[in-house]
Formats: sequence, structure tokens, C-alpha cells
Amino acid sequence: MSTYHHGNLRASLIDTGVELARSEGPGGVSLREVARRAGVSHNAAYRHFADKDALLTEVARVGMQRLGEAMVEAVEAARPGAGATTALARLRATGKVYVGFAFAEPGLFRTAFASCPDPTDTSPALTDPDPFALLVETVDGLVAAGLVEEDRRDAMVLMCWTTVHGYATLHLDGPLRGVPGDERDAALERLLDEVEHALT
Amino acid sequence: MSTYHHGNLRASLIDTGVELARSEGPGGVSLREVARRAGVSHNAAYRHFADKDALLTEVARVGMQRLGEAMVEAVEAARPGAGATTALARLRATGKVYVGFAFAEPGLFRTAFASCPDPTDTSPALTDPDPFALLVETVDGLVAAGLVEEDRRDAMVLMCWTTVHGYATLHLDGPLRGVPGDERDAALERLLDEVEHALT
DNA sequence: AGACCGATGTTGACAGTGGACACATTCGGC
DNA sequence: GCCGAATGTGTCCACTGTCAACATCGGTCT
Repeated sequence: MSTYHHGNLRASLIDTGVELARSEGPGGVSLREVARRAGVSHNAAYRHFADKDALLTEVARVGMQRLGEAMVEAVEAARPGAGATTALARLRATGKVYVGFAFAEPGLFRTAFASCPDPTDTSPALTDPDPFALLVETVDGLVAAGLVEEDRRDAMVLMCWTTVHGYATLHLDGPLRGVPGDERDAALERLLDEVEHALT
Repeated sequence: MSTYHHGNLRASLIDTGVELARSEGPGGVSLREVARRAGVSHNAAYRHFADKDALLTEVARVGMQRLGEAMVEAVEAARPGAGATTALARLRATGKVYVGFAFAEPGLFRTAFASCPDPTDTSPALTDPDPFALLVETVDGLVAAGLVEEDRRDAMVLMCWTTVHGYATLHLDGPLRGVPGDERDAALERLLDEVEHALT
């Protein structure tokens, strides 16, 4: 056989890992299954990843990147301009796409945040569209529009993030799981109303 | 040996499961290890729990209960009375003890929310001090004090919950893990300031 | 060209897990 | 005292992560 060497196994393993994370969640990503789907021996992965965690970390990075991509898409789709209403619309769009991604890709979302790399490591190694950076950018838009005082910026960023993230996790794995989709969405609208209320 | 029958193995298994969850997190709770520590065969647990998930669910219930107990303690310690400042102090105390519990008992907190029972099941089977009910109670105190309009009650509840829960999970397992404790605490104070700001 | 070597992939083994089955032991009610 | 039900044991299987030894390929040096 000509394919003793796979070519770019590493990327291939990450890809199938992502697919497994999408369909089964982080717990469903096993080295053996990933290798199996890549059509390769169960131990081949060790030539490219130190251990299972290393693979999961890469899968998580991809998940984080997809989230970032969805966010830029949503922000750009939100009405352009520099006014206050535009800044607010962008914040709202950011929040909605964040939880939208969590519900559309629960397995990937869980994986992205469950095995994200330890930020205290030497190499932070951020993804290109970095969700956190995008959020900061959005809040800075609010500051620029005069809706938020400079010294409240960091607190606002943290508040927006914790709100949508908590909302997503409580509904995804927590006690709010099982709430029907329409109720969920309505609650999100009112929640975002409150967040907007907070920054006035 | 007189102890072929353990006596109350079920409770004993849950207890050791809780200890394992405390020290190792949900992933460290294995049927075999729990049985081993209880001094019993690895299959004995199946007489009391349908599968591993059933045990984990019970452990999660205990975790949820401990969180609830910590919350009542904190609320009662907060200055008594019925005024507006008391209501605010209680809300703040509730939030602080929520994340305080998460950092003091990370394994238990993770377990409590990772494998909490599906609320859509026929038997919700709430814990006695139910954290959610306590939060609702606290927010109702704000309503009674005239700080929050009646029709914003549910949104406020959700906002408070998502905020502290998101804060806890982002710092526990998410990208904010690794933030030093003092920075973390300072950020929480400012975050709670913003939440208070939101409800005026 | 031909030998060589590092990178890559394979096979085999081991310990640990959750789970299913048949079997053993003990307790409570008659 | 006896019998059935509850409870615990032993054995087995499939699966996983990880390690060690071996096989194969591509490129480099002579």
C-alpha cells in the first residue's frame, strides 16, 4: 500500500476529533475512535500528541475558533456605523450568537470550554478570531459611544461574558436544561434587556 | 465475618462518592473506587444504583444541598431586617457564597452541575435547601423592598444566577482559570456592583 | 547508487473502567 | 426451622489510555 504514511495525520486527527466532539461531546472523543475513523492504528496519534489531553486541547482550540468566527460574522451583520444604537446592537448580536453557538454546537461548546488550554502556560496561543478579544472590542465600542465610562469597561466585559456563559451552561448541562427552546429564547431577550439596563 | 451485609451500603456509597468528587472531581468518581473504599465488591453498587450515572446524580444532589446550606447560612448571617439595604446585602451575600462555594469545593461544585438530574423528569426531587429557590427568595426581597419592579423579577433572578454561575465556571474550568485569587475576588466585587447597578 | 537514520505508523501488551451474568450469603416473615 | 427476597461476590466482556518493541518510509550523506 502506498499510504503507510498518512501525509498530514495530525490535522486529520484533529478534524475527526472535532467531528466526534460535535456529535458526542468531550467524553466521546477517544484516542482509539479518532484513530479508527482516521483509518490509522490506535497508537499512531502518539506521534503527534503527547496524550489524550493534548488532542482535546487542540479540538478545544478549533471549537473556540469556530465560536470566534461565528461572532465576527454576527458583529459584521449587525448594523454598521459608530453610533450608540449600533454599539448596543453589536453587543446584543454578540451575546445572542454566543449562546446560539452553544445550542447549535453543544458538544463543541462544551469541549471548547472544558479542555481549553491553561492560560497561565507560557504560550497562551490564542485563536485568530478570539472570542474574548471580540467581546472586549464590542464593549470598547460602547465606551467610544459614550455609553460606558472608561473605568467600568473591565467590569462590563466580565459582566457580559459571565451572563451569556452562565446562561449557556445552565441551559446546556445545568438545572435549566430541559427548558423548551422558545421559553429559553424569550428569557434570553429579557436577560439581554437587563444587561443593557445595567450599562446605562 | 458478620458483615456480609453492609447495613446501609447505599448511603455509604454516596458518602464516599461525595468524598471522591470533592478530591478528584466528577471524573474521579468511579464505581470501582467507590466500592473499594466502601470495602465492598465492585458490583455491589448495582443493587442500589442502576448505573454509574445514577450514583453520580445522587452525589450531585448532595453537592447541590451543601451549596444550598452554605447559602442559607450566608443569608442569615447578612444583616437581618426588611429594608432595602438589607435586601441588597442579602443578594450580595448570596452571590459571594455561591462563587465562594465553587472555589472552596470545586470538585463538588462541578459534579453538582455536571450531573444534576434532568429537571424534565417526572420527579424533580429538589434538595431541601434549594439554591434556586433561595435565590428567588432573595430577589423577592428586593421586590418587597421596592428595588425591583414585579415584572422584572424573573429576569433579575436569571441575571443574578447566570452572572455568578458564569463567573464561577469561567474561573474554574474556563479561560479565566489561572487568574490569581485576589484579582478574582476584586473582579467579583466590581461585577456585583454592576449587578446592583442593573436593578436600580 | 547505496547505506543510513529519523520520522512516522503498527502490533502487542497491560491496567483500569463500566457493565452483564450466574452464584452465594444473609435477613425477615411465616 | 424454612423459604423467598434482598444483598453481596466472582467471573467475564468490551472498551479505553498508555507503554514498549518492531516495521516502513522519505530524505541525506558519501
